[in-house]
Amino acid sequence: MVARSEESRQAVLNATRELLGIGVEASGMSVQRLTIEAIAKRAGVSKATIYRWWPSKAAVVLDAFVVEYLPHTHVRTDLPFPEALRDHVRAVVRQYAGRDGRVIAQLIAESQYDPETLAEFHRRFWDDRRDAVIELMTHGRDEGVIPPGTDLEIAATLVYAPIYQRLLIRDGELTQDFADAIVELGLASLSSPIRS
Amino acid sequence: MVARSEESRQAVLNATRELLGIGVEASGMSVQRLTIEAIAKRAGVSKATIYRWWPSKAAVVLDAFVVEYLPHTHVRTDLPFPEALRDHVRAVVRQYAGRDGRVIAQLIAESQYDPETLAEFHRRFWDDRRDAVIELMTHGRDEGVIPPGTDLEIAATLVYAPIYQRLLIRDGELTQDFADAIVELGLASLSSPIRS
Amino acid sequence: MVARSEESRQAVLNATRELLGIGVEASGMSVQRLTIEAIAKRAGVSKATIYRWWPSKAAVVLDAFVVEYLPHTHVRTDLPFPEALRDHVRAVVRQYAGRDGRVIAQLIAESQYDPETLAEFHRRFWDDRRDAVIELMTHGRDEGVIPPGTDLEIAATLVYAPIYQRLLIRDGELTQDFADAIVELGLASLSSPIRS
Amino acid sequence: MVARSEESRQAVLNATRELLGIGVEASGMSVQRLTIEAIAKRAGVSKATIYRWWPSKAAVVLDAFVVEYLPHTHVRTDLPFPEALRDHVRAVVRQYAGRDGRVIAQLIAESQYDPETLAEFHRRFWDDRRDAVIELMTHGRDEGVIPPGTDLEIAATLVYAPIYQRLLIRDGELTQDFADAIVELGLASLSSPIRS
DNA sequence: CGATAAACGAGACGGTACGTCTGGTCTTGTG
DNA sequence: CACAAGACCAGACGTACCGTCTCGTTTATCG
Repeated sequence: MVARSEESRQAVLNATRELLGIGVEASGMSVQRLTIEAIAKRAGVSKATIYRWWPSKAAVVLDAFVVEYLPHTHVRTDLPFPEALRDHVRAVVRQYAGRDGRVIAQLIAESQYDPETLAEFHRRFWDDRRDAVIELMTHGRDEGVIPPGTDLEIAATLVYAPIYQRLLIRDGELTQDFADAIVELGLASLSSPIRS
Repeated sequence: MVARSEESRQAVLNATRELLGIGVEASGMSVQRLTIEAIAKRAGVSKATIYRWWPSKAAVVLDAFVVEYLPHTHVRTDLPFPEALRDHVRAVVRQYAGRDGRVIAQLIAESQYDPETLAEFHRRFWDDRRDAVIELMTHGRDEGVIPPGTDLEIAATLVYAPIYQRLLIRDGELTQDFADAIVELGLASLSSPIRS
Repeated sequence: MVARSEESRQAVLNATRELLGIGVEASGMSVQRLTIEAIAKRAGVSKATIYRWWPSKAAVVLDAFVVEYLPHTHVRTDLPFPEALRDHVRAVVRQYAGRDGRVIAQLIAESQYDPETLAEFHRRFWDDRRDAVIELMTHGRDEGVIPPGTDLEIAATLVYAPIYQRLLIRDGELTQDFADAIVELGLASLSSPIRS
Repeated sequence: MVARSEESRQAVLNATRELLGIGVEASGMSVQRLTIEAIAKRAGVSKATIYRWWPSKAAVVLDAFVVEYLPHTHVRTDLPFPEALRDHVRAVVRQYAGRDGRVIAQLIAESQYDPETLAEFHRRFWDDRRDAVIELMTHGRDEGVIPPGTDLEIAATLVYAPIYQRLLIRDGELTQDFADAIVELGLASLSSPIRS
């Protein structure tokens, strides 16, 4: 019983990040073009080692990118709700506008083809971030900006969905103006009296 | 000098639809697993013929699925705006909930990897549908439900983005209740006084 | 009803010679790599036209190279037999040592795969040349150098076979020294008394 | 680190021999029509495995046919030179008259197009056989049939070249009578006094 | 002298094989 | 006994030519 080699694990994750061009200005390749063989070669690791510890290419990328690299766009609690929301959405939009956004989009793309990847994506990426926004929304409710009784999950969707639409469908730029427009619209909507 | 064979074209598109399981109850395969070779074989057509007329697998699928099959979820003009909107959103959600939705999701996935596919997706799928919703919103403004001065493109996003989020991220079912919730929220938001 | 276009015929043969690099210092391509499509394109002629008039690629090359280009290594009748033979063999060896020899070798190669090509090769290349040598041998017999009763066909083989061995098996250079060695050996053999 | 699979190697060579119809009465296909794909399919082996270990189709055929099948037409040392030569030439002519001869001719044909194939052909087929004949000639010289000072390589050519001419140019049958005629002529030539 | 039939260029078409690439599994020997 | 190294089967990739087959468009006799 020889324990899993942490060295190998890191080599694989580093190689993956390097090939994807994460964290550097260089462009890197897409998740689709990234191959297990290329990762193994660059990591100086056997393909079998990768297959032993990760179920799919997407799982490696999730580990390398989301778990061990992607910064959380944290939610500030020291600001009033509207400002905190604006701050958060701006940060998310800024993050998604660059290389990181492309990789996230590609992970969502991979999720269309593999339920396991989708589940991992939810577990490792989505749930955390959704919870953070819902928590933020809770502050809004506590501050009285959002009426009590509002479904906070739908409220979160209201803010997030347009970002993901632009990220995936690319029918517009992910600019700071766009972030502000979303927030303004969302606040208007949420503070309006009619509610399901 | 020799005209393109319409027969071959149809054979390719039919084979593609059959392999994807479009329009039948059978499950079919994903766009990713679909291969040009399989299409060629089933269509009784040479691979070269497919490569001659379509630049990529995604282009074939777009032709076979979006252009020559996918029903437009038309917009009714005989109803008052709120009812027309509800009718439309329900229809879209119903369409996306089934096999058709999966294929659309997969086309968006393919678009993450190829700019040409993205452009074609916009041209053949997205622009039409966005325009239809914007037109619908125009009716809403004409009827006074939506305040003048509202950016109708953002208004359309408000309604559509949550649908695409559920389609792609699958963080919830595409049910009729969901459709209704979107519409209610959207109407509330749009009729609220604060506007960008 | 419409006569064959001599213009097209010449265009095909010219294109073939050009592609093979015949008659120029440039290297050109092998008969194997030469394609009907390339000939058609360069000749500005339809593929069908080539297929209409020639049964195979080898037939085109035979026409272009052997019939309409390759100089006959003529036999001199004004010299005594031994000198005429030496002169002839030297000329043949010189011819075969260059690009022309390679094409002949390739035509013989093609003949291994197609009986029709072999037959055409015999008809358009081999028989003539063999007859010329036999005629030369006849002079030798008339001059008394070769004993009467000698099988002149075998006598011709004796001289020619080593040349073709070097041409095809390339187990030695086709030099003038080699030509002289063949002739000397041949004369010795032919003038020896024992004969079948 | 993983050794080459001898099983796969044999499967490839067997499949090649079977497809060429070597060692059976069935006709088989020519080297030209033989494809790597067909070999792979029949051998139950991946195409990549073949490309990994052999540089070309001709190399596979050389291994399958020449190295691992073709019987050497051995040279008898228990007979006087003239009888040994006759015995050998008869055996070679008999071998070349059948299917084996066709494959040899096709390998020589392939050698016209690829220097590597030519080199392999020399290394795996030609050199051995030429050496055997030269050795035979050495016996002839030792026995006093061939005058000392004779160039034995040219002497070997004298005997072999007509065989290859008939094999490749097919200007006559490879019969036992032909074998005898060559030997008779060769002996006469070699025992004659004039020598280069 | 005008019709008509062949020859022609262009190139689409169904095929087939190419040589490469990647996926995912399995084997061998090393540390 | 986990690992690197890498061989292996499987099969899709996109390309190149094959030889056949329409298409119109010349073009050169013949009725």
